[in-house]
Amino acid sequence: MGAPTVYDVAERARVSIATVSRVYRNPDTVRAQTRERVLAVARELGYVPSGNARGLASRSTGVLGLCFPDYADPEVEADEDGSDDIADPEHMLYADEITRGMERAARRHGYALLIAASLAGGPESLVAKVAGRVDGFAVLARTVPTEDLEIISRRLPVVMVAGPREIDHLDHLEVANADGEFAMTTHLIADHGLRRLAFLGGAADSPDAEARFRGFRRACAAAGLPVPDEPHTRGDFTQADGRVAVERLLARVGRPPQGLVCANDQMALGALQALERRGIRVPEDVAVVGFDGIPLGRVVRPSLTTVTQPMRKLGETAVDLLVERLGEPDREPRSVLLPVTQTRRRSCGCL
Amino acid sequence: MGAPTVYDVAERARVSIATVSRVYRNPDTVRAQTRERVLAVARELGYVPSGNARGLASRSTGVLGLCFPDYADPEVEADEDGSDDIADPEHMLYADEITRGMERAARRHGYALLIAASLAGGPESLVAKVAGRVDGFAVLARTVPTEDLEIISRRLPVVMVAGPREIDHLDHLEVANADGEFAMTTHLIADHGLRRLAFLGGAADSPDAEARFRGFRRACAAAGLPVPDEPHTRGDFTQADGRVAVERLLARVGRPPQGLVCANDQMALGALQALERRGIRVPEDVAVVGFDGIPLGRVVRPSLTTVTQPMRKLGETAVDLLVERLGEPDREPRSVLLPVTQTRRRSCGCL
DNA sequence: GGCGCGGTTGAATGCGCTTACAGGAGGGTC
DNA sequence: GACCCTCCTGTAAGCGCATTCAACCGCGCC
Repeated sequence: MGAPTVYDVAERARVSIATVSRVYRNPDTVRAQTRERVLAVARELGYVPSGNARGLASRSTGVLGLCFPDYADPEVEADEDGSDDIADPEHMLYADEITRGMERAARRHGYALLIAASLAGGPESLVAKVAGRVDGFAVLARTVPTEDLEIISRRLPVVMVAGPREIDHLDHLEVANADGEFAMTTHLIADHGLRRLAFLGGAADSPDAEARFRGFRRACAAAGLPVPDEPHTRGDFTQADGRVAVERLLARVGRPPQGLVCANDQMALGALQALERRGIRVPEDVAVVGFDGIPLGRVVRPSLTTVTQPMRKLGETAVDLLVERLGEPDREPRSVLLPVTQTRRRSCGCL
Repeated sequence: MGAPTVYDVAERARVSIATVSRVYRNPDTVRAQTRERVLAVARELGYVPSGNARGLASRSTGVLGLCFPDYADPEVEADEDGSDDIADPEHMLYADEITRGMERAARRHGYALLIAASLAGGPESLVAKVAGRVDGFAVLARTVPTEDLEIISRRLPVVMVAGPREIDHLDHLEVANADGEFAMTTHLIADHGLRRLAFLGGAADSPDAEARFRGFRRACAAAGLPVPDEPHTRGDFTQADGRVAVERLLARVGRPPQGLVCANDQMALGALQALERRGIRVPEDVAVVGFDGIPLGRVVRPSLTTVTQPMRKLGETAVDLLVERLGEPDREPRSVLLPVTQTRRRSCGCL
């Protein structure tokens, strides 16, 4: 069952293949009558233009790509009520929101979106697969080896999302992690009068988490408080990790801090659970703040004060950058810093 | 800056293009020494095989597609605390979960995923775009005109997800909507002894919502209760709609029903809000149940009893069906019905 | 000394479409 | 009637790769 091609349509409509092509690409350069005839035959034959051939001939695909990390695949159902965890791990949520934003923006610009997570498998398989089929793509931090990116970005627009700027001719996009955490920490210090603060950090190799920690330190320094060299405790961004990290912290220190600044919301939720178990009241005994602005933060009790990061907008902006560059390949590389906003709720004492 | 091609690599490595191609497709048919030389040149030049050319020559793309409806694009940020809505509209969440499931499964099978939402735009633009670039794809119900599908499915594996089986040679996948709602309604009747039930329906053209309503009716009939011809009230799947629909219902009937069966979770959440505002207690005065199993249902108070539908599994199964059919094009069309599970929480009176 | 054989490589063709480029057909203009 | 334009359509040359077929190179073997 070979799919019908331009040749089949052309033959049956008694025109040349060029005309068939024009009917699809530049309909108004074809006489209306001819056009209708061709379209009728196409419908009759079930003709669908081959995207591959089109892309090959026209050197563009109408597809944008997104590579994201191979997040763990825990094979657990999210909704087991027996569990204490009330949401998926952050990175999945994160990738999801970015995907959504990109999909939306791509659609607006007339592009489709090809998504692929890095597979532990082949050497360059992921990038090769994506890079060969798109007009440009976005990579989430730590997804693709820098050297591969280096090579590919020489011939294809690439925007690095939420990662450090390792390659300087790449467009680059991230959120104001440090500034956001600085502002939030300052809020705890200045508005709530807290002085003994602890930071619940993320993975040491996460640029986001480290940037947030820097913001925290800067705020401490600005307020004349002690500036820690390392986060007081760490987790790997999951709720369970947050719980454990806080328990470790409480076990270690005599009395709990007055304020607990968490590198992300998931861990902050875990922190809330751990504190509740110990009978420590939030925000009366200790204020807790997160980072990300996941929807659950609004629903939990106490509701979570957090730095809301525009995840969806991140995806949209990535597409905008790609589209811009496609229109103007020699443009100077741009580096966009998306602002974050504070969402003050109960857990810091604001409500 | 034309991207380097096989020709460039071949020339520089002093081999023919056939050898370059073989290095990538069948590495072991090339002498190790030659292979290394080619790979080195490829790296040096920044060569990335063109997916288009590959696809054209080999008649397969390694990509699967997903078409979903053009859900509203409300341009509202989800996390506005001033709002009462605490989650995105159902269909977005739904499409998201399916995307996730498909992405995961596709990855396991070595495929990338091309996603596209139907755009109000061109006539066949969406399908043409996707269909021309993938080895097979899934469509969510009401996304693509049946006649287009009819045509395309003649030459490309297509699986219809969560929709009615309009085309009988298509693989087909849905969840047990009717059975699930039947069981849940029966739970209210038999286990909680409720007799005056109301159904909060969805859009009249939604196959899912209608199937659920059928399940509801069947349960009523089986229990000897009055069987309504139409849902007692309707909404369009959003939380706000659920609120409004319930308010309308309450305004119309003298006393509230004992049990309110909602066509989806979002509307059930809206119902909870409407009831709370009227001072009607859940589950003491009226039991409320939803359908879908969204994460929020666990967190709201009272927690929401619901029929949990395996959304992610839906996506995974769609991929499985596609892969199966790709391996065996002439296989009989399959129709898979995914089971749902009951999640009993507080809102029906179980906790 | 010819023969067959596995292991490698090259030449050539085609995948289905886009896109200059060229050409024919009408319809004005002077 | 020659000339020029505008419309429309056909011709032909690729786009970058996979793949078939044939060729070549030792080898061991009869």
